[in-house]
Amino acid sequence: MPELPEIETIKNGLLEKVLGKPILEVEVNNASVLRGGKNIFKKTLGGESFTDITRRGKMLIFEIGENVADKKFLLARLGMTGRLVYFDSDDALWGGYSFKDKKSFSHKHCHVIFTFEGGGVLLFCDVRRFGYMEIVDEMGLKNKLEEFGPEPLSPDFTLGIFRDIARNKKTNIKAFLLNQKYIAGIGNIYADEILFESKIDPQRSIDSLSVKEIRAVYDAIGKILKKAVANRGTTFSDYVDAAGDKGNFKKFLKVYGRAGEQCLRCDTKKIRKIKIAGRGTSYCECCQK
DNA sequence: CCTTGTGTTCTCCG
DNA sequence: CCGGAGAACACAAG
Repeated sequence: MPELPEIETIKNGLLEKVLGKPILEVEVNNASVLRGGKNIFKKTLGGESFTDITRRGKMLIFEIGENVADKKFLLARLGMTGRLVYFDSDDALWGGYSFKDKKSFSHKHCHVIFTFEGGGVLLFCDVRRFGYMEIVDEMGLKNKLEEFGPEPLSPDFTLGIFRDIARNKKTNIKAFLLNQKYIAGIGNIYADEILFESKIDPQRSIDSLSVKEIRAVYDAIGKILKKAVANRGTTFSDYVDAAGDKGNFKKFLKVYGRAGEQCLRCDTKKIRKIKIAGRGTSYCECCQK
């Protein structure tokens, strides 16, 4: 499940690999992962290069070309199982590349292939096809960006801002953390880890949280996400970075995926798993109140 | 049946 | 009856 730390890691990897490289060809094997037509997609990208790559929440933004007057952007969302992997040679496409996770790398799930000058290829693969790519103009990008709450690792994301966002919310803290319009980039893994770190029961409603508890959640958001970025994200099942490598944060997970196991903090209760907002939620009844 | 990110639709409430 | 918030559902396939 690529969340903020995973998308950030992919973005950094792609910046090193594809920035400024002319795109020779775009092959679309499955147009259902494109929003908008395949022809517009190929026409917009052909002969251009990515002049910048940024991230907003779980969305990747590729700036296309040097034309300042009429900028276009490629937006990529990976959904649950989407991957963006770069290979220095297109041998990868024909089985000649020693991919580190061969089992889950299947040509049949490669929906878009970008070929760069010099022979590098960038693959957009997605088994479940929840992910998609889309070309937008400046206005379209602006509209998309407005759907997101603040970036939790930005200096603009202050305790005061967090309190303002949380004010008057009736929903539970877990659903709140997952909602991209409140804070951008948190998904199911980090929501559970943040609530474990801050010792808050995921079922608690926002308006029941004390000033101190709000601050604990705020602090945990920064702490967990920073550490996850530093460790190149979490690989639970599908996630790999732009080079095909797994993330290293899994070993630091304290609740996610530990249902039925002894709590690592209080060592008195087993981690319980319930469903909140339709999502599996792991927490310790003993230490999260 | 389970898994989750996101886009849509439904329902509730003032 | 309108708007907004929040909840519920739909989707995909291993």
